[in-house]
Amino acid sequence: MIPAKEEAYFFKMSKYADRLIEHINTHPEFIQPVSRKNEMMNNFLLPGLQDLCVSRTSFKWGIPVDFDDKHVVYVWLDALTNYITGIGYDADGGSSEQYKKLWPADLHLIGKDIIRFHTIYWPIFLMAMGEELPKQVFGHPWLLQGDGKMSKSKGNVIYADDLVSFFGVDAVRYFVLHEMPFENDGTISWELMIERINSDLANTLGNLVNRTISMSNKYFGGIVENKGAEDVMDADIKAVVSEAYRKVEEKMDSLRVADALTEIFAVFKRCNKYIDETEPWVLAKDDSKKDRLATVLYNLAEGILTGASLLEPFMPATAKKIAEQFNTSLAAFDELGSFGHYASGTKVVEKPEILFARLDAKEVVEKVDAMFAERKVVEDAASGNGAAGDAADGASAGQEITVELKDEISYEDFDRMQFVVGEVIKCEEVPKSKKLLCSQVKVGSQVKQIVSGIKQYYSAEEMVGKKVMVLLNLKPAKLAGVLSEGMLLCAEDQDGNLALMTPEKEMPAGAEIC
RNA sequence: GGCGAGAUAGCUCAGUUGGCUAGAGCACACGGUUCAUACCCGUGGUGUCGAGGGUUCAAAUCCCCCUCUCGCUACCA
Repeated sequence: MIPAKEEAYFFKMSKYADRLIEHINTHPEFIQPVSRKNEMMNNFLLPGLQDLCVSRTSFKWGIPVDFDDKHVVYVWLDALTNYITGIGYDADGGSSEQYKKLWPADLHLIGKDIIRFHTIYWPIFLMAMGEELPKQVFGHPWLLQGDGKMSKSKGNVIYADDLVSFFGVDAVRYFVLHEMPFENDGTISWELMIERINSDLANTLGNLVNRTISMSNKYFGGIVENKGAEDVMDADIKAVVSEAYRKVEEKMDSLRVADALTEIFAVFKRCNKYIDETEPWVLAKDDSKKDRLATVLYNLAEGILTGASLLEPFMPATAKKIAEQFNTSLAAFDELGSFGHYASGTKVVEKPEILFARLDAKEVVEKVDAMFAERKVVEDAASGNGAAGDAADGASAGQEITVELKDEISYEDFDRMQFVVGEVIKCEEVPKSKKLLCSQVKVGSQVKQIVSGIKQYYSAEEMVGKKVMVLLNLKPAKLAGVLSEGMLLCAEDQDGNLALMTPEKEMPAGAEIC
């Protein structure tokens, strides 16, 4: 990281800060969840909003600034406006009908890491243009790996593609939506995934569909007919089924996606219980109860199809498969408030299809481990000395970093910087700092004190004895109150992982790097 | 360093403004059942509600302090 000076245009955020604070205060639903709102208020708005740098001169591939051709617009100003230009916004008053219809958006659904840009900068851009603000911005939490951190070097990163190839896309959708809490980060692991699939998808839902289709075939040759032989015990399941859509709607309106799914599965659970209450296999033994048996199976089919229709936005493929097994189509959401949509007399498929097979946790985990082990071999081969080349299609080798070229410098510019090999002879954590380590670095006959933000990647103990690359003649500065007389050089990848630069062969402390 | 959130059953988490023997799902155990994917239905807790103090008739809930986790932010030459 070399300090650079560059001319830039700034957007005068401060001019609109008071209006935004007012808007947030009068619209408590604007930023969700509330904890995010507090962060924005306490960290940015209330202490005094900084103006935002919106242009650059050091590269050309941005959007040209029309009144100053040295500059291009860079990042948030150009990116966020896509929300409205994409649907036909025209700054000169010729906005499309589509824009007038669709804007303001009901909701921006975004990851919590970009909440600041969507709840501060974007609303202020809109205010400056005189356009309406989106009605709500929800910064959703993340799914994190429970045991330890995900890291590429450990080879334990859970990729969506892997999950899909193991479990199928709908199971992954289910897990992600079900396990994602509203406010805090959720947990993901292979074991949790398998647990959810087995208990909810295979047992509760899959088995329910399977047993219902089986009974319809066994008792009525597949014909599901409502004979109207009702019983008082039917009232409850009918109420649960026809109330579900309203509950789901309510949960979704408040962005409680996981709770909405739970409501849908409450329908399936109620259906399973209904089978237990009515005991179809007992009814089947008594010819006089044939109509009752038919009605029970009809009620079940109706309940399942209502649940499946509600499930469609969450698990479209599964919902469709269920409808196909009942030889019908899914109902639209606003049709689901009443009971009895399934056409009486429909013939279901003869052989029920297993929707989700039960999984053996041990087997799956073994396969996963094997996959990771194999992948690591490929990666090691790709990154190992001299072994690169043909293994380039390994998992991580495909991740190209886009290098942003800085302005050309002369040899004289380069020569002004003095790089040397330094040896860390002592290192300790900087008190009251989360990221800083303070190293005493031997450079030839003298010792320099250098502070670096690498505590997350290196412990003070392991630093001692390392030979490192030092920028020696950098102007000393105070970091967290501690004097730093130079800089340790590191490589940094896109994920922010750091690696210290060390000489490839043994070199004495003080050796010049040129 | 600043601001904030959290610590509740083996696991993932609910617990409104303090008030009934502290809950759910999963897992586990037992019982029932057999249409079904060893499934479904029912029953079951010995939880020091992170530690310690305090307020109160009553605290998981309020106050103080401590420990630990996490988020945002600053710092990261």
